[in-house]
Amino acid sequence: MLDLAACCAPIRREPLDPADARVLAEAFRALADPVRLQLLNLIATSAAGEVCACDLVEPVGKSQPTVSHHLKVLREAGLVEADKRGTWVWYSVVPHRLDELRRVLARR
Amino acid sequence: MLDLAACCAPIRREPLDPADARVLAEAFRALADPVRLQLLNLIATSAAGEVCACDLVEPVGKSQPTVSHHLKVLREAGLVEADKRGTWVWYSVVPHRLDELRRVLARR
DNA sequence: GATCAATATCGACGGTAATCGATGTTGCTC
DNA sequence: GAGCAACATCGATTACCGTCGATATTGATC
Repeated sequence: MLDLAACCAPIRREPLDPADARVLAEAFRALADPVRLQLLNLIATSAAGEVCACDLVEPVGKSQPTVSHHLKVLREAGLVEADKRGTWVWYSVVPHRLDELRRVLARR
Repeated sequence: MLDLAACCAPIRREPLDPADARVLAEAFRALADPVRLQLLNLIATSAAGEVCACDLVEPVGKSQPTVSHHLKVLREAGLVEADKRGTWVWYSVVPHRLDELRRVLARR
């Protein structure tokens, strides 16, 4: 799992070495797809704070394997968490991960 | 040029329609490459607030065409501006573009 | 334990992006 | 205007990514 807290000061404030640039790019790459942004949005704006994966396929208009793939990318980027309860998997956002990305973009 | 201000409320706060998701994803895609993050960092942290393109090739360790390509991507994403002065081109960041991306990631 | 439903994984295909050498373009200088 | 330097574009190559059908896995139910 990529660790942003241990990595990157705001890029408008301090020098960024190549290794940290790779970690950061990997994090932003998770946000660089419209389907993943929609999934993240659906999960983040849900009233319960979590959404069953079964309710994420139809809204984004992609196949079940494709949605599963994108959820995996979001998971590996640390942006969402999966909680398996019986047959269903419930997804929720990891707020501090998005906060860390905000921090990296802060003004100098 | 993609327009974030006219597009996207914070994705943790309001629903995100597919068209806006595409615009947003395009913006984040510009940040999803280590070379571009390094270039953005070099420009943003420069004392003068702008950097000659000629001083951006060596630090990132890529060929001149590759650097030129990445600068174009950053330009088309609205994250940097280019100012041609004689033989040289000076690059500076567009602060409000990065601020808009921060806003999109804000908490609900 | 056989069946069914929800997810994940696999394999393959098509598109896109990163990279670089070669070449084009622009502007300076003598 | 010839030569040179900075930068952009082109063409080709390679690698990666999104997508989906098919299949495997897991867990619930009867």
